[in-house]
Formats: sequence, structure tokens, C-alpha cells
Amino acid sequence: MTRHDTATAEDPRIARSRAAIVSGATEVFLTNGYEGTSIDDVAAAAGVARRTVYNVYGDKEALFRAVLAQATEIAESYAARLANVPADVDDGDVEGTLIALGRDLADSIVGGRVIPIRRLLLSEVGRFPDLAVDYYERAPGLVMRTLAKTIARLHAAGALHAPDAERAGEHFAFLTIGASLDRGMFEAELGPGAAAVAHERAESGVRAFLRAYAPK
Amino acid sequence: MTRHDTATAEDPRIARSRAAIVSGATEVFLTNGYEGTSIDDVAAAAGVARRTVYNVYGDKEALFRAVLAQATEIAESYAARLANVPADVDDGDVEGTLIALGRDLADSIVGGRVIPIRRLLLSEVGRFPDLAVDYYERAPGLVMRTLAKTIARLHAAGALHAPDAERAGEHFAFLTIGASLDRGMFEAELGPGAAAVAHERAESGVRAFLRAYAPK
DNA sequence: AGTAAGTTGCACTAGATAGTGCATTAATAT
DNA sequence: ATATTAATGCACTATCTAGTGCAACTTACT
Repeated sequence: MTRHDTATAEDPRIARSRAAIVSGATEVFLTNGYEGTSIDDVAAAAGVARRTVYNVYGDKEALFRAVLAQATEIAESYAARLANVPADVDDGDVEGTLIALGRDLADSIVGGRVIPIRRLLLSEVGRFPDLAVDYYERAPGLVMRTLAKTIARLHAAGALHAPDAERAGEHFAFLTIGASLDRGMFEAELGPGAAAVAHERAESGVRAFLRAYAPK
Repeated sequence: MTRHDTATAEDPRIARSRAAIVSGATEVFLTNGYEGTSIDDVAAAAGVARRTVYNVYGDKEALFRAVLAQATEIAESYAARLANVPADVDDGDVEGTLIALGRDLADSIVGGRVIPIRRLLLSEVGRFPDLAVDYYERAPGLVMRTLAKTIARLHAAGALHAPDAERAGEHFAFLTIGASLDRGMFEAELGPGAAAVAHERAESGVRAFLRAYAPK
């Protein structure tokens, strides 16, 4: 994927064009959707000639795929933070740790690009079914797998009673952000108190999770 | 909305055309999206002349709104069933009652039209933000409100301990169908075991809900 | 410098689509 | 039967879009 994959370095002009195009394309695709975006729009957003878009990316579909290939960053970064949660919570404050994770998860989703990315992918499930499934595996799927591992560690350490860590991970995720994500998908732009509401939901979700999964 | 709203009955030819068009339009919009659907497609699916579509509905947007106006039936029917759940569960089997509600909710969503409808609306949040918000209030919002009432009744009867019934309703909904709905949105067509998995999720979600909201 | 490679602008093909106008035909109501 | 109203078919406008070909210009490598 990077320029080091090829034996020789890429012409800096192409590299610059490519970066500008994929960035501009991300912007317009997320705003206007796949069909709603013309290559003219992309070129304008990228500050590049229309013809250059075709020179660099070939066609619209390839460009679309390039945009979505980088759409998993948020999930990857959250998963990395999750992986660092130690099994033996230092001061025994499981609730505090999980609440922090829940808030963090909420922040990752509300107000960021996750919701527009999801809308974009979902609107093209019919045209590009592979992209949607792929994204799901690499973004929410990654978070779910990492969450299951973290919970399994907490279970092993006796901080939680969650024999089915995968299921418990689903419950954690949907208790904390389910409602905020679901609602957010239907709102063109977030209301003023959206972040605060998402935090409250995350906290009360974590508390419900702890009641359901407290060690015996 | 019905023909009785106007003083005189509607010409049966218009009524027939209208029904055929809205039904055909529902089919093609759900399959191909708003932009991906031409009036030709609608006319063909409805078995009606292209020109008739324009005569009856005026333009594409009006037709789209007509289609989505009837998209809340599934939620209404689920809410009606919910409203019938008595506060004092006869044989004291709260778990059985809630598991039945959870399975029912899962069935309402997995494999039905809810997922295509959501995809369609979400892909047009930018163009028709009012439709998305409207739908949310009338469908999932209705279910949430009804769920909150039902849980409040169960709380009052001592069958649950859920002082914040609205929050508890969110938790019930997302524990039972959160994961199935979220995953289902990204799948072009459901795998063979999808319904069974959704049922398992619903049941384990209800059990987690009961651990979190058991009466003290 | 000079060569190679990328960028740009412009013209052009080819196809799709929303919506209108109008005359003809068919169904409905009285 | 007759008058009304709707459905139909067809031509037509206007617009938009993906993608290509090509010549002129500019930037990068040696």
C-alpha cells in the first residue's frame, strides 16, 4: 500500500496527486454519497484537474475503494487502547476502568467520521457488498474481538464473571454506545448536547453491564 | 390520507394506480436506492405507464415520501403487541415473557424489511434529513417509548427493578437486537443461520438484562 | 541541458434520467 | 348514451455524468 511496496520510489508528483485526490474524495463521498459525487466534485475538492483523477485512479470505483481502505483508522486506534487494559486492574477499580473505556468508545463514534462512513457503506451494500462486509470485519469486528479478549482477561483475573467473553463484549458495546450510534445514524447533524448524552448513556450502560457481569 | 379525507370518493382508477405505484416503488427503492431507481423502473415494477407515475405522484420526491410514509408498519405492530403485556405477569414468569418479547423483536428485524428501509433512509439523510428523523420518531422511537411503558409497569409490579424505565428500555432493546441489527445492516443477504443466531442473541441479551434489572 | 513522466485543459462520445406536452384510448359515473 | 376523467404512448427538452484522446505545459530525475 505504501510507496515502499514498489521497488522504486513513486514519482513525488503522483504521490502528491494521490494524497490530494483521496483526501478530497473522502470529503465529498462522505458528504454526498457515491452516486451523488461526480469526478468533477472530487477534482475540485482535491484541487487537481479532472483528468488527473482518471490518470491516477483509473475509475470511480477504484477511487471509492481507496477511500474506504483507510476508513478503519478509528477502530484500529480504539482497539490499540483496549489492548493495553491490564487484566489486574491496579487499584481494583473495575468500574472506573470500564467507564473510561465506555466513554472512550462513545467519543470514538459520536461526532467523528464513523457515522458518515457507515452511511456511505450502507448505501452501497447493493453495489459493493464486499466493501461493507470487509469494513465490518476490519472495524467493528476488530473492536469486538479486542473487547472479547479484554473481558476474558478481566474474567480470568476475577474482576468480572463473563464465561462467554464474546457475548459479554457485544453486551458491553451495545449497552454503552448502541443507542447513541443508532440515533446518530439518523441525524444529519448532531445536536448540541449529543456528546454529553452519549457519555451518560455510556456510563449507565457500563453500570448495567457490571450488574449483569459482576463476579459472584 | 385515506380517500375519506376528501369529500368525494377517489376515482377507482387512481386508487388502483396509486396502490400499484407505491407498491412497485417500494420494491425498487428498497432494492436500488433513491438515485439508483428511475421512474421507468417504478413504472415497470408497478405495471403502469411511465406517464401515469407522474400523473399520480407528481415527482420522484413525492413518490419517495409516499413510500416511506408506510414504512413504520412493522414497528407499529410490534408496539401494539408490547402494549398488551400485562404488568403482573400471570405465572410470575418474567423471564419467559421477556424472552418472548426479545425473540419477537428479533424476528421483526432480522430478515424483514426493517434493514432495507433503514439503509434506504440512511443513504438519503443528506438529501432528506426530515424523513430520517421522522422515521426514527415513528418507528424505533415508538418501540422505545412503548418498551419504556411496559418496563415501568413491570417495575411498578415489582417484577423488575428499573427506576429509569427509559434507559432500561434502551438496554433491553440493544441487548436483544443490537448486535444482530448492526451486523445485518452490512450484509447484502442474510446467511442461513441468521435467524437462529438472532434468537440466541435475544435470549442471552434478555438474561443479561434480567441480571442487571432483577428486583432487589 | 535534456529526457522522461506527470499534469492540465478541452473537446468529444455515449448513455442515462427527470420531467413536460399532447393526442388517443379506455374506464367510470350519471 | 354521454360527458368526464384517467391511462397510455411517444416525442422532446434539458441536464448530467463516466470515461477517452490528445496536444501543450510543467515538473522531476540524470
